[in-house]
Amino acid sequence: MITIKDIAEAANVSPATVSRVINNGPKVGPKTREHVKAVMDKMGYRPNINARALVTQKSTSLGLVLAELMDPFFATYANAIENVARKANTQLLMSSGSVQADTELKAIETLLNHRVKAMVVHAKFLDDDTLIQLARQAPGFVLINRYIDAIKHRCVWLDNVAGGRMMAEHVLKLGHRKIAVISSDFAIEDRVQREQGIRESLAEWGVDLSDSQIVHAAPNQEGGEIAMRQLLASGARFTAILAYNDAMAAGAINTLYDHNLEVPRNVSVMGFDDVLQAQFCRPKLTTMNYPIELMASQAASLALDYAQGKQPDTDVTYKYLPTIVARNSVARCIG
Amino acid sequence: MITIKDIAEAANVSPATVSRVINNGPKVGPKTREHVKAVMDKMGYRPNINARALVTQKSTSLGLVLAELMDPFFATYANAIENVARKANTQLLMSSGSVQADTELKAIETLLNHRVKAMVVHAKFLDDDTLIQLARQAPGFVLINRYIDAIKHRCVWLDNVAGGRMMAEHVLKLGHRKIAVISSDFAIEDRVQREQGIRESLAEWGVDLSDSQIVHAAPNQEGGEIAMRQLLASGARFTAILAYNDAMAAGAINTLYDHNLEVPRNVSVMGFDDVLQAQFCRPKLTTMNYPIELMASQAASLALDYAQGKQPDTDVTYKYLPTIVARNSVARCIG
DNA sequence: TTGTACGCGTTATCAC
DNA sequence: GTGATAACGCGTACAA
Repeated sequence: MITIKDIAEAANVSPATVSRVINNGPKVGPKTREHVKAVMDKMGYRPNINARALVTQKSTSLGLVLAELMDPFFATYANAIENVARKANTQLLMSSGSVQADTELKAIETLLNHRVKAMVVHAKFLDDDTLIQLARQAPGFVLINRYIDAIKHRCVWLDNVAGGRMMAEHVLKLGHRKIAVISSDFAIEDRVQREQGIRESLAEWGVDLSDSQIVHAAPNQEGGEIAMRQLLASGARFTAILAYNDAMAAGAINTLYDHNLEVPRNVSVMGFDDVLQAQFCRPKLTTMNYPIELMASQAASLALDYAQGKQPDTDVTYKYLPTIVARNSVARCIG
Repeated sequence: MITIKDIAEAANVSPATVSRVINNGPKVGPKTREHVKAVMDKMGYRPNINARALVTQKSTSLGLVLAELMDPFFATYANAIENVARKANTQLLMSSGSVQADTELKAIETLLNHRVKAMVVHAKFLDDDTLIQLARQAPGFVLINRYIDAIKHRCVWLDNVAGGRMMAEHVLKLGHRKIAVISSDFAIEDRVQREQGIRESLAEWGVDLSDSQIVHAAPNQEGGEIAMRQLLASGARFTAILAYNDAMAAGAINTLYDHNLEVPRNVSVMGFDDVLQAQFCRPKLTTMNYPIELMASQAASLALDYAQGKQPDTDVTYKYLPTIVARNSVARCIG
C-alpha cells in the first residue's frame, strides 16, 4: 500500500504538505496543491483510516449488534441504521448472531476494541448490570428494544405490555371471548410482557385465559404451525388467536387451513411486528405495527449525538408504542 | 481510553511486557503475567485494534458490499458471509445501498481505506475495467453474482442463462406452449441473461415468444402485480408465467386471484431465487433455487484465502447453477 | 525473563 | 506557504 510518504517523495514535498492537500488544509499553494493531487491520483493513494483514527482519536464507524440478519425484523432494523450511518459518513461495523449472553458480550467488546464512535445494541440476554457498565465505557452506547432504568436516556424501546393490551382489546371489541395465545418459547422479556398485557386486558373484560389456551413454540413459521396443531389437539376452544409475531401467525393460519378452518371466517388470527410477511400472507395479516425503522433511526441518531458529546435530554424518553394494522385475518366474532 | 502504557505503569513493568501478556507471548514469567493480567482486568483495558492493525499490517475485518439489506436475498447473502467471518474471528464492515455506479465505487473505496483484509463485493453497475483495477489493488477482493473474464478466479457467479433455460424447459415439459414472461426493469445483466435463456429454450421447442408476451416492471411484489395487470389488459394468452423473481411471482399471483384466475389451475406461475417468501405464498411457489448461501460462503472463504496469500486454482471456476424447486404454483397444462 | 527503541501512517504543533 | 518533529497505541527486534 502506498503511503503519504511515498507521495511526498514523488512530489518533492514534505508529508505535512501532502496531508494538508488531503484534508483541504488552508495553507498550501495552489500549484503545489494541484501537483500533489496529480501525483496522488497517478499513484493511486488511499488514506489509511486506521492511522488517521489513531492520531485524531476519532472513529468513522458505527457499531451494530443484532441477533439474526435473516429475520426480516432485524433486516429492517439494520437497514434503518445503515441509512443514518451513510448520511453521517459513517461505516457500519456489524456483529450479528448474538443469541446468548456470551455472544452478545463478545460482540459488544469487539466493537469497543474497534473504537467505534457509537454503537446501537440489541441485547436480550445480557444482564442489566453488565450492560450498564458497558454503557458507561462508551459515550455513544445506545440500547434498542430494551429498557434499563439506570441508563434510560440510552434506551429506545417498545412498550410490549401496552402492545399486548392493544391486541387483546382489538379482538375483544370485535366480540371475541374465546381467545387463545400462541407465544414464543424464547426466554426474553418481550414475550412475558406481551402476555402480561394480554392477561391484564382480558381480566378487565372478565374473560378467562386458562393455561390450556396458551402454548409456546419457536418464534417462527414452523413454530406457529406446531403451536397451532398442539392447540387444536388439546381440544381448546377459541374464535381468535393472538400470535407472538407475524411468522407464527402465518404458521398458525397454514395449520388452520390444513384442518379446514378458514381465516377469518372460522377463526381470527392476529400477528405482531408487521413485517413484510404480514402482507404476503393470505389473508393479509391483521397485526401490530412495530415501528422498528423509526426506532432504529432514532437510536442511531441518538448514539451519534451522544458520541459527539451531546448531553441527554433529561425529560425526554424513547418509549414507542405499536399500532394496530387492521387487514384481513381478524373479523367480528359471529360465534 | 486506557492504554498499554497505563497498564505498564500501574503494574511496574514495561509496555513490552504488557504486550507479551496480551498476545500470550512466550517469554514472560508466570507471576508477572498474572500480575499484569490482574491490573488489566481491574483497569478495564481494551486493546486498540486499529493501532494493532497499523503495526502488524493486518486487519481483522472483512468488507461487504451489497445493494439492499431489506431484500431477503441480500439478507441471506449477508448472513452467510457473517457466519464465515465469525468463524475466522473477523468483523464485518458493511456497506449497503449500492444501487448505482458511483455509490458502488464509493462503498468499495471506503472499505479499501479501512484496509479490510478481504472483501466480498456485489456490484452490478460499475464497469468491468474499474472492477478489474480495484481487484488488483486488493488481494482479497472477490466479486459475487458477476463474471468478469479477466479476474475469473475472483468471481462467484450464477449461470443465469442456464437458469432461464431450466425455467422454460420445466413448463414446456409440462405441456405449456403459451408462455408469458414477467421480468425486471432494472438495467442489470441478470434479467437479460435469464430472458436469453428462456428465449433459447423456447426457440428450440419451436415455441414463439412475441414481444407482447413479455413485460417489465420493478422487481418486487408490486411490480409483479403491475406487470400482471398489464399482461391481462393486453389480451395476451398464456397458461404459464415465468417471473424474474419470487416477489414478482407472488405479485402476479395476487393479481390473478383478483381476476378470478386460480394458480395453478388456470395459470401456472414460476418464480426465481427461492427466498423464504416462496414458502409463505399460497400456493407455495415453484421456483428456481438460487444457492446464494452456498455462493456467499464460498466467496467469503475465497476472499479470506486470497488475503492470506493463497494462489488461485487455475482450473477451478466458481460458476453455480440454480435448481428447480417444484412446489405448487406450476401444474401440467390441461389447456 | 525483562526493558529499550523503533516504526506502522497519519495529523498537528511548531518553527522557518 | 512549507518542512521538521512529535505524538497516537501497539508489536517486536534487539539489547541487557
